[in-house]
Amino acid sequence: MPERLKTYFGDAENEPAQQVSKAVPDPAPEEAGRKKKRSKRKRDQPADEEQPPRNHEPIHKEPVKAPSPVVEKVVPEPAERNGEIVQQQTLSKSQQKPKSTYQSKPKTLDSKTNFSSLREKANNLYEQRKKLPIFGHADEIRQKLRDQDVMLLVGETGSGKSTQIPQFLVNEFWCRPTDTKITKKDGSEKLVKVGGCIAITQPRRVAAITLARRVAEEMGTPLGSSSPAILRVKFLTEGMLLQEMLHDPWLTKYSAIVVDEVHERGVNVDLVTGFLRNLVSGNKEGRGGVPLKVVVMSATADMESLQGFFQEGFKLEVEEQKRIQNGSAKAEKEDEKVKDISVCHIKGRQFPVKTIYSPEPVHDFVDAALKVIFQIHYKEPMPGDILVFLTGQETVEALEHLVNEYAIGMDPGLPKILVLPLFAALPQAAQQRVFMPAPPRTRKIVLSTNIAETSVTVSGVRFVVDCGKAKVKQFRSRLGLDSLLVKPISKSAAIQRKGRAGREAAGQCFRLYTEKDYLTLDETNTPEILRCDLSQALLNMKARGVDDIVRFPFLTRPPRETLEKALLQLLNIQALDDTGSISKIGQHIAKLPLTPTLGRVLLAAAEHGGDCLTDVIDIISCLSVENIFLNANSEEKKEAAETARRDLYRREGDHLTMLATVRAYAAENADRKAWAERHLVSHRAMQSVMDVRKQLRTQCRQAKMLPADQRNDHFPDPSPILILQSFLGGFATNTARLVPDGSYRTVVGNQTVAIHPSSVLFGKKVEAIMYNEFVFTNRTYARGVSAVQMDWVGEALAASG
DNA sequence: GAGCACTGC
Repeated sequence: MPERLKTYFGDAENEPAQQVSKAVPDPAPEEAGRKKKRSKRKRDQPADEEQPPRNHEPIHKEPVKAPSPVVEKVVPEPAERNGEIVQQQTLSKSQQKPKSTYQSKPKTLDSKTNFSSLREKANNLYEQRKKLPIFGHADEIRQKLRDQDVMLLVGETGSGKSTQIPQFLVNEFWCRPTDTKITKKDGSEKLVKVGGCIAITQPRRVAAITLARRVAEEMGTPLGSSSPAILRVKFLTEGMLLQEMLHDPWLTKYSAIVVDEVHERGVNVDLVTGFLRNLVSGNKEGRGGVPLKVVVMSATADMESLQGFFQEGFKLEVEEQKRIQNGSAKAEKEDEKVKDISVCHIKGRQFPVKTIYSPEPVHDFVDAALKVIFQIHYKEPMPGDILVFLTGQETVEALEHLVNEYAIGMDPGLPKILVLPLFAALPQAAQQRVFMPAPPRTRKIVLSTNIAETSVTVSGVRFVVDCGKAKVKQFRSRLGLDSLLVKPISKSAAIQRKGRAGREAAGQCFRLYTEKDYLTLDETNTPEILRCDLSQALLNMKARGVDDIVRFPFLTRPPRETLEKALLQLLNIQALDDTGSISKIGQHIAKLPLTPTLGRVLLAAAEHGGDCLTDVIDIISCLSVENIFLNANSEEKKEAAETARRDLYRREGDHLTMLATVRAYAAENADRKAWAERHLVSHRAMQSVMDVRKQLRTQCRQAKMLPADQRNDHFPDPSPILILQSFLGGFATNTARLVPDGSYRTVVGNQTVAIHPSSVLFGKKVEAIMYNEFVFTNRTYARGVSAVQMDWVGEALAASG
């Protein structure tokens, strides 16, 4: 082992790694035993209280218009282990998107043989399900939810909660649709079906699809919109549930909502929990009094705040009841409920992972990681891949070069190493390499950003190296500035990273920080609602009839200043009127899958006619997905791409360059993928662009903003002035003017801002610029930049008041 | 001269 790489975590002499690995129990015999048992039991009939899956009869015999499909067979067959889904892969956004055209009528549905093969598969899976840690808790969980409407569940990784909970509940008596009288606003009564369906929300689309597929298999039903099961169990993202609530604020389709992975605390989950608290503790008038059951599930034990959160809701309700009924019997009964929001803990199924801390604080974690990687590789037996958590593409690539460099001088008798970078901006093919097993006598070393913490599971990993840091986006509302800074992770993130070493066998986690430092970390991640621009969240709430934002039950209340800033922003784009109520414009924007600002631009463009709107939709689609332009990692490639891209560049700036790119991509009918590669454009990003574009076009046609018969090949010359002026309709405050010293200063706030190097206007000097984003990394940058005239800016600012 | 991760009909 090279001298330089020795001793990061103590000398080889002092802490022989061989001993460490021997100290770890060998899981192999246990595994073998389990397998044997499984195959024996397969022949037996299940004896448990839980019935094996049957073909679920559709509840509604008459044809029912299926809800939008959530699932589609696009996910690679998940490798199953211990009855648990272990493979989550990043799919391109377009692959992830359910396409309603895909499975209008699966051919298999009429075939009896197919149903029986589905049943057979389900029966086999049932044996695995019974072994999940959660399975023995089924009755307890059912009983609790019969008694109360809210349950909290802590389920560690591998407990099986996401797949089993819906199946435990779906045949409960309270989960049947009930014919219910609902009093409408005008006083008339209507008979409607309430309930019957269970929704399970996930933070990510891939997870929703993977889980839906798995549960369909376990239940022995076909997957998708035509499956009878879709009427009962539905996996969707938090955002999709919010979108459904726009049309059905009382969630009348559902008997229960299961909120999964709440510990990740994205903005949407905070909104969902707030709305659900109002639904479970209010008078349920919109549901005709039919209760809604809510299960909130988390992988981390921090449940006290959630418990308090829902109890507070019931307490307020009881107070309200008491006030109205003056302490009647009903209110007393409700009082009991308050005391009784139970928390259910389910152990996970993980192999033990030994934690090894750095004895000294680490200054350069790339260098430290390099040493640890080789220490592991020299001392630990195969197999056992290494997963290294770093902060970003830059550190990933730096370490990649270093490891490859050192590997050249490695003892040739040692196993080979294969270094694989992993980050979201990586082209699809390169990402896929991470999932392939390493060749024989080769150790895989995956150098990853946060993407491997939650979104992607790499198999074969037994060693995790954790630098203890991550890049975090933080919105500073006062400056309207997003900063992307390297920050220490939380304890729960550190635990999550460590857990990645124990998915398949006992593992080790090397933390590139001291134990003392670990103890000073925050317990949990900062909820996103404290870190981001809230204008979209607020508009969502306003569109759902929440007039008093201050009284909305936030799981974590954002600072007043952030809320005020967001309200001001919505006022500026006329999404709210002077009284703070949502305007017609706001109603319209809330239905678009866009930030309020981009939504406003779309409406502004519509005033300039269909051609302008069509062009603006193309640009907005680019701005609302990840970066469409890739970066070459070699000079050679870069030059080739620059040449190929030249015909796409527009001197007006990035907005029109994006338009040219979308048009060229859309016009390419032969091989779009090859076109994208030639131009060093991300094919994956462009697929998402085309999806968003299609959605927006459809919505605009429905709103009569675009003619119904418009065709894709209708391409008149764009009008840059109208396009950029439309953008100023939303981005008037995202502008800067050139000052005599050659730098740019923001028109509002007079902040210095530099054009981002990725912009086509980088290094150029124009009278004024309009930008899509204002970000701080090493300095303040404007990203997504176009040249504008100061008098347009003045007009736009005056128009927005 | 530079790009944490997600999401939305």
